[in-house]
Amino acid sequence: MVARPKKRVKRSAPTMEDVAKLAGVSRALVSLVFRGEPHVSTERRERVLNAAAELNYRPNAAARALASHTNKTLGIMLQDLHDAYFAEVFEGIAVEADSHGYRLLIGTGGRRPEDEERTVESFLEYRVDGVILVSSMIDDSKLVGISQQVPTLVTGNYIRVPSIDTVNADNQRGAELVVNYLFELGHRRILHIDGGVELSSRPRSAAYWHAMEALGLTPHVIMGGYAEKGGADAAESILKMRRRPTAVFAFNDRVALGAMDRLEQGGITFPNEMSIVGYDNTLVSSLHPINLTTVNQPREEMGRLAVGTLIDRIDSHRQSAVHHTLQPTLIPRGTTRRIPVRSKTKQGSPRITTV
Amino acid sequence: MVARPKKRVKRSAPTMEDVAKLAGVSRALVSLVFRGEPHVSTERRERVLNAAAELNYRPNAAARALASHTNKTLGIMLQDLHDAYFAEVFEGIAVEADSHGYRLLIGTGGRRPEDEERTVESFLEYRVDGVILVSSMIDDSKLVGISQQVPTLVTGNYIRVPSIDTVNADNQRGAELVVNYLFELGHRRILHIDGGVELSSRPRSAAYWHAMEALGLTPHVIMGGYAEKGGADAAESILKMRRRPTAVFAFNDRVALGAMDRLEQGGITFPNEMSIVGYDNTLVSSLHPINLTTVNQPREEMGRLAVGTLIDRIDSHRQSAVHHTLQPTLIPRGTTRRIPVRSKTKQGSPRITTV
DNA sequence: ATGAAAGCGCTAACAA
DNA sequence: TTGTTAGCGCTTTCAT
Repeated sequence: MVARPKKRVKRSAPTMEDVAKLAGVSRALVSLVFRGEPHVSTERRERVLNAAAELNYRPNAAARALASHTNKTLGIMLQDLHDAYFAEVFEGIAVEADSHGYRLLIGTGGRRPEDEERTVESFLEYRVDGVILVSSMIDDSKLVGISQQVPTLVTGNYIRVPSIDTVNADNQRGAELVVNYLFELGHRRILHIDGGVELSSRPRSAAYWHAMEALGLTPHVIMGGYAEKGGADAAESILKMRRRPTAVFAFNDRVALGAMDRLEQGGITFPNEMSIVGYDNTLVSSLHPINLTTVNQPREEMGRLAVGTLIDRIDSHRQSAVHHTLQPTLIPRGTTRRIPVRSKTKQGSPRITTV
Repeated sequence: MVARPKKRVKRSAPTMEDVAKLAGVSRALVSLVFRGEPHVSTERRERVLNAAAELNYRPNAAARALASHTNKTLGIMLQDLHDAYFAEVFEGIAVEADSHGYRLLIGTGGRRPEDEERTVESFLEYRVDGVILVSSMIDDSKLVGISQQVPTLVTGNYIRVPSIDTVNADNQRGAELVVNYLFELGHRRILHIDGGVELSSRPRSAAYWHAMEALGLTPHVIMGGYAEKGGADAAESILKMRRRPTAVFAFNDRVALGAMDRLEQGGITFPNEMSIVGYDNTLVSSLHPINLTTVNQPREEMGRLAVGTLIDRIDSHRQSAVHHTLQPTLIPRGTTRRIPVRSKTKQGSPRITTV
C-alpha cells in the first residue's frame, strides 16, 4: 500500500515578494540586499537574509536577466570535448569564468558548421553576455554577423575585425620550431602529415613549407586529419614510398600516435629508423611507453585569457579588437634522435634491421 | 583618423511586439507561431515568419522561461572534463540532450563537494528543468534535498530514494570480471590498487575483495587514486614488497599507466614479469605501445541514458525512481598473460632479467 | 483561429 | 536608507 503524499506546500519556489513580506520590508530592499548593494542598514540586511534563509529563497535568474538585460552567462562553443585539446582549453575557461562569477552555457559543434550555428543561435536566444567559439568552422562573414549581436571571442581563428577578439597559439612558430629542431638533428627528408580540414592545419603546414624552403629542403605534405585514423592512413602512404622520410612532423599528437602505430606494424622503429614529432603535448604524449617529442601549447592559459579578454570587452564596451598570440614550446622527448652520419651508399629505403 | 560610426539602429533586439506590429497581428499570435502551435492559418503564419525574418527576431529565452516556468535546459555537474571518463559521458549527454531540444548548462565540481554545491545552487537559480550529477561527492542527504527542488539524476552513485534516478555501470561485475580472468590465467597473488576517495572506488575494491575470497585467495588492496600519480605511488610500495604480486588490478587506466611507468623503471616488464589490468577502456589504453588490458564501460551510453531517463521524469512527473545498471566487459589486451607453470623453488621476488 | 489582458519575478529609476 | 512603480519580453487564460 502506497501512502498518498499529504503535502500541501506552496508548489512554486518562494519569490522576492515572499521574502519581503516575511522580513517586513519592500521588495526593492530585498533586491538591494541580494545584489550586494552597500547602502542598506545592517539591521534590515539581517532581517532580509534571515527571512530568505527561512524560506529557502533563491533568486530567479530568468527574471533577473529579463529585468537587468544581463545574465552573467557566457556561451562556449567547442567542437568535441572528447578531444584533449578542447577539454583543456575548456578547463581554463571554466576556471576563469568561475572567478569572475560567470556561468557557462556550453554547446558542441562537432566540426559541423551548421551545428555550430545552431548552437550559437541558442546562445543568442539566451541573450548570453558573450560567446567564445573554439576552433569554429563557421565562415568569417557569419562570424562577423554574430559579433554584431553579442560580444565575441574566437580562438584558433585568425580573423581580424574590430568586433572580434582572438586568442591563438602561434602555429607558425610551432611548425618552425619542429622543422628547425629536426634539421639540427641532421634530418633532411622531413615529411609533414597535415590536419586535413582542421582549422589550424593550414597555418601549420604553410609554416612547415616555408621553414623547409628557407633551409633549402624540399617540403612534402601528405593529408592527415585530427585523430589517430588520419595518422594511420598517412602512414600507409609512407610505407609505400620508395624513399621514405627520416623524420615525420604530424599535425598533432593523436595523428602522430596513429602514424607510429601503423609504421611500427610496418617494421619501422622509433626513433632508430625514423623520428616523429607531434603537436599539443597532450597527457598521453608524456607517458613513458610513448614518450613523444611534441610541441606544447598553453591550452589552459588560452582558455583563461579568452574569458578574461571577453569579459573585459563586455565590461568596458570596448569597440576595438584585442588579439593575443601565445608562444608554443618544443618538448624534446624520445621519438626523435640525431641522424647518424652514414656513407652515401645506403640511399634506398632503409632495410629493416631487427634490434 | 578613425571614422565615427554612423549607425542609428535600435539598440536592443527586436521583440515579439515588433514582429506583431510588422505582421499586423497580435503578440499572442506571434507566440503561437513560434511555439509551433498547429491552429494557426497558413497565411498568418507566413506573415509572422516573414516579419520575424526581416527583423532578425529571435525569442528571448529568459522571458520565455519566466512566463512558462520551463526553460528546456538541463544542468550538468561534472568533476573535471580533463578526464576522459567525464568527457565521454558528457558526449553522450550532449547528443541526447540535443536530440530532445534541451540546452545544457554545465559546471564542474573539481571533486570538491563545496564547489559542487555552488554549481548546483547556480543551476537552481536558473530554474533548470533537471540536473544530472556525474560522480558527485555531495552527501546523500543533501542530494535528497536537491532532488526535492528539481528533477535529479545521478550517475556513479548508488543512492536509492524515489526522488532520484540513477544510471550506473556495474562496478561489482567489472571487478569480478578482472579477478576471474586473472585467476584463469593462473594468477594467485592479485593485488588491487584502489581509487582512493573516488566514488566508484569502494564498490570496485569491495567486489575485488569478495571475488578473491570466493576463489580462496588472499586480497591485498593498496591505496591509489584516480590519476597517474596514484598509480605511481602505489607502484613504489609494490617495488618494496618482498613478495610481489604476479598481477595488478588498477582502479582505472590512468592509475594503471602510472603504475606501469614506475614499475618498468623498477625493472619490471609487462606482461612477462607482471600482468596488469586497468579500467575504463580509455582511448589511450588501446594505443599499440600501451595495449592495456582493461574493462570497458559504456560511457556514452550512460550519458544518453541519463538524459533520456531524466527527461522522462520531467515530462511524466514520475514520482518513483528508475535505476539503470549497465554491464561492463573485459577487454583482454597485451598487458596480461598466462602465468607459466614453474617449480616451487623460485618463490622470492623475481630476479630482474634483462631481455 | 485570433485578440485582449493579466501576470511571471525581478531591476531600476524616482520619490520620499 | 527605503519604498513605489513601471516595465523587461514572453506565455496563458479567457473571450470572441
